[in-house]
Amino acid sequence: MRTEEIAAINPNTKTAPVFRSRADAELTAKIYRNVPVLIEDNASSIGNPWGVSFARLFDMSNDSHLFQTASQLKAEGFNRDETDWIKGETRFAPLYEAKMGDFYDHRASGYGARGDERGNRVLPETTEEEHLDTSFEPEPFYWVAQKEVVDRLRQVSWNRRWLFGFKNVTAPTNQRTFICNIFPKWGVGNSMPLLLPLEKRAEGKEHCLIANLSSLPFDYVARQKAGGINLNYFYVKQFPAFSPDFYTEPRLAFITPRVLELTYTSHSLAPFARDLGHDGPPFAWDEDRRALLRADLDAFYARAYGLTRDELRYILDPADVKGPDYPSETFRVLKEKEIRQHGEYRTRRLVLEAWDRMEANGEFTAMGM
DNA sequence: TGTCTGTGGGGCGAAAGTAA
DNA sequence: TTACTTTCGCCCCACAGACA
Repeated sequence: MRTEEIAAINPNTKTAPVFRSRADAELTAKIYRNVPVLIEDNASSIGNPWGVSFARLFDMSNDSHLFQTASQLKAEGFNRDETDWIKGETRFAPLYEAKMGDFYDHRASGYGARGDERGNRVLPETTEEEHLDTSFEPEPFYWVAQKEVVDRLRQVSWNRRWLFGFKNVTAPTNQRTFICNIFPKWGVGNSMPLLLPLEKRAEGKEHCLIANLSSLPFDYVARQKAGGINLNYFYVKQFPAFSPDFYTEPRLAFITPRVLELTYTSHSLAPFARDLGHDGPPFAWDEDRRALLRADLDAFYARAYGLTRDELRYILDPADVKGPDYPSETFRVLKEKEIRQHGEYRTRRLVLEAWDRMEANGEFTAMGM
């Protein structure tokens, strides 16, 4: 790999990722020829067009004295008020944890079925019936004073009524590597750092950055580069992300309704929906439809990153292009899980179908892609 | 100059769930 | 019953700035 290619892939650290294969190295270099990194240090404001700032809102160890469990709050005379606990003027908000969310779903799992048992690691998943209930919210294990949440968010200059963060603990061999989601303005632990786009000129386009970071081609690059199990800031800064200028009117018209429908599935995210200009009720949870909407966005970003159809096929499954013995693997765990669940690698079929549809009906062309 | 505090990065060990 | 996968909880370390 040439010096300029390494400099484009990791302009801040000037380091080269360890690739599994030549195809991965070449494809990653190609993507970085087309797309800048999220944040280039030492390039003033030009290097950070979204004005992204990171924040660890609450540290699960250092701030643990601020957290209260449901039984502690109850014993202190607090009363439940929907997701919160209140006593007089004092209000405690949920303390969100990384493991409770998934792409476009802040209600993926919770402590509801576990009661007082904190346990750790994998939480019971939210059922389809719960997902269908637009008033259902995931149960946290801890709550934290809302005043503390408000103060800390003010310190990082975030004034929106929703938050966006990503899972800090991950691995290139997991089903997905960079997992992120929008969630209500609650407290959140350090395993889910907040990613805050603060740039005024990018206001109203933040959901596009979120769609970009939630896409499969983005994740392909993330897993080429992430070494350990902690997705530290220096990795995230150097992932390839389109700048706000990329999002023209036709592209916004494609992305906005999809992100809105995928995300706004319960009342707690009404503020996010309002920011996108939607005044209606939450969208009904529909597993099959969600898969289609996400496939559309994955195909959109594959095209945007400048991939050919064969390169997209490679990202979805190297064996499909290079044969079964090729040393690289991309989304093996995802593929195997879907084959167990659906009897087919559904994501691959849906993403390629979306690509072919948009190619044939002129949607790509209409968006200047 | 030394200590304290806060921020940020690295990684070991192991629990819970799932597959074989 | 055993092996494997996924995912933290927890602890360690480096460094910068404030302050005595």
